[in-house]
Amino acid sequence: MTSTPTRKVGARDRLVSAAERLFYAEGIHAVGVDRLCAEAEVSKRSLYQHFSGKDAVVTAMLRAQAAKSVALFAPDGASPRDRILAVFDALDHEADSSDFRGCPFLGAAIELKDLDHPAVRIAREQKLALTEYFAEALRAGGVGDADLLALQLTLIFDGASAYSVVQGGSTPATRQAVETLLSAHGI
Amino acid sequence: MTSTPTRKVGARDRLVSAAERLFYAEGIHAVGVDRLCAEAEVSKRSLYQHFSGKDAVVTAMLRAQAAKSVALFAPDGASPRDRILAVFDALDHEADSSDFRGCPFLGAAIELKDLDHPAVRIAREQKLALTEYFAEALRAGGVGDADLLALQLTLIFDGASAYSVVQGGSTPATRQAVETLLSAHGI
DNA sequence: ATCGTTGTACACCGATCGGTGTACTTATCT
DNA sequence: AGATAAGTACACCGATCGGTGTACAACGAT
Repeated sequence: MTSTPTRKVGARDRLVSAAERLFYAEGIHAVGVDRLCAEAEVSKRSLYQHFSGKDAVVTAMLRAQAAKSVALFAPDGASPRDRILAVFDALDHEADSSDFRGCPFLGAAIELKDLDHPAVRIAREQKLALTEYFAEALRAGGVGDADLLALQLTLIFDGASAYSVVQGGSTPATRQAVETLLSAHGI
Repeated sequence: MTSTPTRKVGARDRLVSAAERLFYAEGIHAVGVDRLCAEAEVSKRSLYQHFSGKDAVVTAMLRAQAAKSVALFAPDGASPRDRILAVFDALDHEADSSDFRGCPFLGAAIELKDLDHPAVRIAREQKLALTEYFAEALRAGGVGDADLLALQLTLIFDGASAYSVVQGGSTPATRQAVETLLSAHGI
């Protein structure tokens, strides 16, 4: 058996989980494969049987984060306006937790510094997905130029994430900015 | 002589310059002290005579960047509104250059992940300085709640910086968001 | 001319980096 | 029971990590 619907937690999954924790908390370059394997309770040899190298682990880890994040977006019942604000409320809440280190996709992209790196590609797609989530809600709310406003909201999202990394915690300015932008477009 | 007004470019300055280039382009953890010294054309021994360690070089490098950046803000003659927009125009212009890797202060803060690191402290002060620059212009423009709006502009600034790192290049959404926010506050 | 500063060259340190080779144990499926 | 896949233990590789010790050359100021 190579892969069944209900999968046992194997070495691969434990590696990805450990990678999510460690790379996010301490940085990709700051965590070596030995540390990673030890924390995942996986032999070093197993890592290289599942992945072609550290980069592949990084990519898999970001992919796993992306899969979880898209699910997080949508509290589907609410109004378009609330569906948008919910994202920022969630971000503010996370930003006030002590172990928040900013958006993991943005963090990885900044640390890797290579637009062509597969992990950065995932980060890019993830940001586009967030923008599309905003755009969809805006269209449902009857906003013209939904794409442009959605991009502006993404800017604020990443700005708020950056704020929490540099200053620590969240700021009411985030929600204020979002509400001003939404009001200005009649929603 | 330890320090005179007109200073010769010594080992220290060359190290800081090289650090600005390398750490920004490739990341702090990705550049070792050997590489740094080689690029600065400075012996490794000299580095440790001027700095207590790599961390101190990182801090000095961010401090140097900060000193240059504050000067960049102010095109003093213009109107409050234009003084604000000038910052975002400059950012957009930089973001379209191929070697732009985002705001160096944000980058360092994300990579170091420690609010107490001296370099991150500098980053924090730098962001506060930018916010204060915005606030001053807004006050001159007669805006109430200048501090809060200034913070919102800083969010957009960092969001736009993040955008360029993940997507490459700039986006018109930045300027649109700024203008919407300014208009909403009557400026 | 001499003296302290500033810098260089270079060998060296233990630790860690990403990655591999080999041999062994443990499961799972039939 | 036997075969096959999945995983472990551990030693090892060259390279690089941040940092140090020592000895020697170039310098500017008096």
